[in-house]
Amino acid sequence: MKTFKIATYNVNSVRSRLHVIIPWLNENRPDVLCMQETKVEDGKFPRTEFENAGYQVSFSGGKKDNGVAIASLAEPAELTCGFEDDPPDRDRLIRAKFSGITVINTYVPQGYKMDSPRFEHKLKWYARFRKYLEDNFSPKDPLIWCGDLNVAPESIDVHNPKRLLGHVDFNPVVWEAFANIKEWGLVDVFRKHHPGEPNQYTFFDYRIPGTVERGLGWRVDHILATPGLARKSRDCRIDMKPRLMEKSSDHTVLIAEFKL
DNA sequence: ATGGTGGCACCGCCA
Repeated sequence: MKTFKIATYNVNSVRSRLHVIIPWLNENRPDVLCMQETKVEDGKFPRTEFENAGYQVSFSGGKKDNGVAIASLAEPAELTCGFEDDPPDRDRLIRAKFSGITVINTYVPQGYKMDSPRFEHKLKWYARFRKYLEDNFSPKDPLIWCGDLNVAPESIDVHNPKRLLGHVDFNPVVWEAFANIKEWGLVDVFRKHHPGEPNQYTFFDYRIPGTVERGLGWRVDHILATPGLARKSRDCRIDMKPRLMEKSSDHTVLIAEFKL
């Protein structure tokens, strides 16, 4: 019996977060670490720092915004970037296969405001992702979708549902778009292990003073798995340590373990 | 309480 440990972390610039990421990898040794908002073009990605820690790293990013990467102990198979390996989506989706498990790491468009074209683009992105799953995979395949998905799916996933209702990450329209993807055949692995548990957040806005102490969080980072694989999950938890170490990073690390 | 700050690149935008 083999274990598979996977984590996801919105790093808000991989280069300025290396002093958090590399020690975290050395302490936790996940098989796979998915990163979002690397904010670096491929030619300048700090590959050597990962390799010195014993990790291979695959990345797809542009100059300034977005950017995704996967660090892994093993060699990635079937590596692709973007929906069709074409720009301009390359900096939000990266996919690879490890131990027979397809891992899709995404940074979903945030959407700015509900009445903006960027929110329309966000909705189209979710619809395109659903079609991407349909076209390329079966819910019977062992598959993980993880990353900063920019959606808090339920009231317990935000600290103040009344006030935050209508935010681009917390409204009926985005819930519907997200539910439509889950309906294809994905299980929220964190919720499986923490059903109905409130105050479990992966994001705390660093612009708000005392945001962690005051519990002003959101659960917008996720690890989802196809049902067969989800049955093999043994744990899924939020690691606050990287968030507490860092003033200028909002996100925690979400980590899941599977017994294959 | 409808703000705040930090990252990257550019002369502001994004979160």
